[in-house]
Amino acid sequence: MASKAQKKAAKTKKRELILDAAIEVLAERGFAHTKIRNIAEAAGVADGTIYLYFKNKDELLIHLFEDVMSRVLAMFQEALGDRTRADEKLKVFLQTQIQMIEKEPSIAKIISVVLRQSSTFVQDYKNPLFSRYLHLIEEILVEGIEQKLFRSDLNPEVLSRAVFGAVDELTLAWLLSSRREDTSLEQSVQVITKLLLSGLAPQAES
Amino acid sequence: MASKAQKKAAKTKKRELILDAAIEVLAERGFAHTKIRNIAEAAGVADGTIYLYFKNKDELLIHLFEDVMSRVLAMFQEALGDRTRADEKLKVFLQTQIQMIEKEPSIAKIISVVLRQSSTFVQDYKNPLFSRYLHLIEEILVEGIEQKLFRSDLNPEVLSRAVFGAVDELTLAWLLSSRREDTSLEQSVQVITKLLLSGLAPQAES
DNA sequence: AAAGGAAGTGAATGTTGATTCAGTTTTTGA
DNA sequence: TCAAAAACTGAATCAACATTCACTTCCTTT
Repeated sequence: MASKAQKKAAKTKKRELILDAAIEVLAERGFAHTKIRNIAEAAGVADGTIYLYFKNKDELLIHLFEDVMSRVLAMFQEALGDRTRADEKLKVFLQTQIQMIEKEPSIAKIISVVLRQSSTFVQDYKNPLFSRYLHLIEEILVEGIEQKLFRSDLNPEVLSRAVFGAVDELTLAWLLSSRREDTSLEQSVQVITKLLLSGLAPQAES
Repeated sequence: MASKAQKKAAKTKKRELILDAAIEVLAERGFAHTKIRNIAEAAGVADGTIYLYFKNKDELLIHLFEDVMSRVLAMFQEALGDRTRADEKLKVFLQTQIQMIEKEPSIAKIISVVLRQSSTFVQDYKNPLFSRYLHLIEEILVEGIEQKLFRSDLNPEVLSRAVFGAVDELTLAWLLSSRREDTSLEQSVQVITKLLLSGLAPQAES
């Protein structure tokens, strides 16, 4: 006899099975070309089954985005965990970005290629976890200023956007390239790390 | 009697009328929600008329992207025109970005929100003018290195991506915000300019 | 001012794909 | 072991658009 907890677990399992399949399909085919049919096939279920777990396609996508973002957030939060120096944190953040891309390219692709369009597609939806991700960067910057490691004349909110944009664009370029040279990914992070660390360093003049 | 040239001009005119309408509609409603019907309405023509000027929706969009990019390219090239110092050029480039957003918000929106998705939507299409835009940034960086104004240990190709990403993300954030404070746009450019100029400055050590 | 052609129209057509639901299979609990 | 409930299935339905085309209007030329 299965307990209620086990039933729940089984149900959750299939739900996750569908979500995982959806992530792969979405990363593979892109937003516009992902049909419910494709997701069902990838998950090994019938089209109708999807509707037992999600009200409709939009709902599925919203859950998917939140799932993806929470995984990524967890990854970064864990990586940053015990560090205290903001410049260390910034480096770790950038390194973690590489690891994420390598370990979970589908997720990286969804964030860089698909997520930013979610508001355009799934009307009136703003991913709250995405804001937290952005905030993670901002916090590092604020800490750096408090620790006198970063210059204080650059608004951290604006800056965090810029950092995110730069990293995201490099990620995107790499994901859309043929992905041959593992080098370039490493190199990209090198470049942006150097740029940021010297750009953020407290200024002698001004 | 209208000359051939005039007929041609009239025809070109309507074509542009449709493209202009499409730009507005696209910026307004986003990619997924833009129907041929909407574009036709905005242009004040019948649905069928669109097909007298464009083979299909994809073709229309491709022409639209190229149109948009060439306008933007021209704007930047003109603005940069006579400058020679790379640091000057970088500043002008960033300033021009503001002007572009203010003068042509629809175009800015299309580049930031829509264009990056074009490869996902319009299968197998890579906007060649977009590469040129990216190249514009890269050239400034290369010149800066040659002029010993920028440090030489950062790969310009990678760097140009990062710069584009940062600027684009700030643009996007501003466009999607309620757009109240004209301040923040100015401020964003301030921040990124400072960051880049000190981040790119030749390093004493290393 | 009238014929012939060019341009434009928008209702009708066809396609694609999300969603539903009547029927089938599996699981549960006694 | 069996009946009721839950989960699943996939063909049928339905809606949303892109695209077409028979017909109308406008323009050009003589």
